[in-house]
Amino acid sequence: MIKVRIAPSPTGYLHVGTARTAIFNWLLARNQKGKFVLRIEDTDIKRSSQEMTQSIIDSLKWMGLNWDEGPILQCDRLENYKKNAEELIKTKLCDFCYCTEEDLKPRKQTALAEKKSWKCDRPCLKLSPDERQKWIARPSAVRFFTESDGKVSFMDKLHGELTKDLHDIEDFILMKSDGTPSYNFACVVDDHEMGITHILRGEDHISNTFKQIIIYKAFGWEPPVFIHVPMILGADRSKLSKRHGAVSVLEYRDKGILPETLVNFLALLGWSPGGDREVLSMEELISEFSLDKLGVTGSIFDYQKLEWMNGEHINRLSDDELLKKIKDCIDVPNTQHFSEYPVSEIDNELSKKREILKKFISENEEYTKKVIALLKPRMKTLLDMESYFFVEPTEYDEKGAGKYLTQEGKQRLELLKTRLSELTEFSVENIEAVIRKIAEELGIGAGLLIHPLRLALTGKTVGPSLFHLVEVLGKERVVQRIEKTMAWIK
RNA sequence: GCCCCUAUCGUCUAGCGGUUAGGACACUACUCUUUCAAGGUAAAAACACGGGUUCAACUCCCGUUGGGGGCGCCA
Repeated sequence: MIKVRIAPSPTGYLHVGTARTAIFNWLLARNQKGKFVLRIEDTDIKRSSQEMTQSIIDSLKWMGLNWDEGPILQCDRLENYKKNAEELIKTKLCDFCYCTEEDLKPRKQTALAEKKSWKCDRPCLKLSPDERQKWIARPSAVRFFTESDGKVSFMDKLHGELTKDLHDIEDFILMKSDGTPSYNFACVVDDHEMGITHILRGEDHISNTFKQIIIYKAFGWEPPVFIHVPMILGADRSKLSKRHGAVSVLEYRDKGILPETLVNFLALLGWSPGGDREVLSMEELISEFSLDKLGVTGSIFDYQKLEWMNGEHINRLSDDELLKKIKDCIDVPNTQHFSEYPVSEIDNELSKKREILKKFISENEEYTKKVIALLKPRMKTLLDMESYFFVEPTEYDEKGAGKYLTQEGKQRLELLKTRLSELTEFSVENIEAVIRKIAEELGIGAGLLIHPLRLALTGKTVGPSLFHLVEVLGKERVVQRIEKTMAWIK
């Protein structure tokens, strides 16, 4: 049985790159009926936080990536790494290193100045027993000594056999002097002890993998299968980062992206089921997923396509499901938790809209459902709900008002108001019939009634079908808004 | 600087020796229409370059160039 894992570090919010790696691992596990493990790599004590661990867990849950084991915290396993390191020291392949950062720095710089690749000159190895005694009180790290001859290699499922000269690999740290393991060491110990069979991760880890293979060998352990997937890139083709825009999963949630959209979209970055299919449900992704359909080149994160795909997923939802998703989205704690990001105007606007919707939807669920049915085909995000459905328009589109909200327009609005309020059954058919009838009586095009009416009701010149709009808003709101507009015209 | 990975429309990709190189996003027309979307139809748009291998290369091999990543007691 295969067993995979996602091993995020709680030093920040879940990055879409990490999320995509999680998705691949999860899909592989679910497709193969294997196990998916969540391991939190919190060994960088200074930069890790419990808050971030929680937000990563929230993100994974939101995306629907459930795990079978974990969350396992590496900091709970410190003794274990220590024990393994001690075992390895006996083999003489690694040993205590008493060098401090200040000791190392000048030596490293000299090597670099001579255009040599840096390699520790291992002074601690040459310590006499007396000298060693002197240093022993000093916090020590455990350093692995890489051979200078030979090669390391491993099979990567995507790239084939990858090889590197041992000469090009520097001596690296296994245990840091604060007692925590280094990434490479903890990773190997955990993956081995947890019985991980496939390591699928970003290709920025390829150079780490060589070191990890060395550790596997030192222990005499069998390495798992490696799959290094390409990176997600920003528009300028560099590694996707904050300066490219939103990189946190939670930001997409807060913007009104559906979890199934994000999973679908991310899965398609570097993977394809083959053929023309693009919009896939979680179930379809699981059944279609396979390692040999993974690509090898980096891909740019295209927000426009994500929005399009979100619209597709929204339209596949029933009105009831959509209402629930919108409620979920509104209930989410506000974007303020992104204290590390400057709150942009857009974020502020979204917050405001969220507040309006929150208050309104809970009080008018049936009405909201009608709004949703009308808006669904044009929604790109869950927050794409024009606020005029919920609050009266406070201003009118300048150009449109100049054209339609004239004295003549006022007379027409008056007529519309009277005739619409006379309707006993306020249905699309009746509304359309009345408006067309008035147009006929006045001998004008229906547009000359429709445009001012839309302006009066929404303040805008664009929007969904006017007759449907009138029906959804209901007689009371329609009459009231027409009156308000007539007063505005003076 | 050293090492590693990589190369199909602007973007995501299909292709797995013989194709009019297909789809999607975006863009542009047209259509539908009360407007804006959506939908429909159409247009435009790519195999980085140079050598091989082969009857035949986008497909295989080698270089060049371009792009990305890594070189921490970060993960």
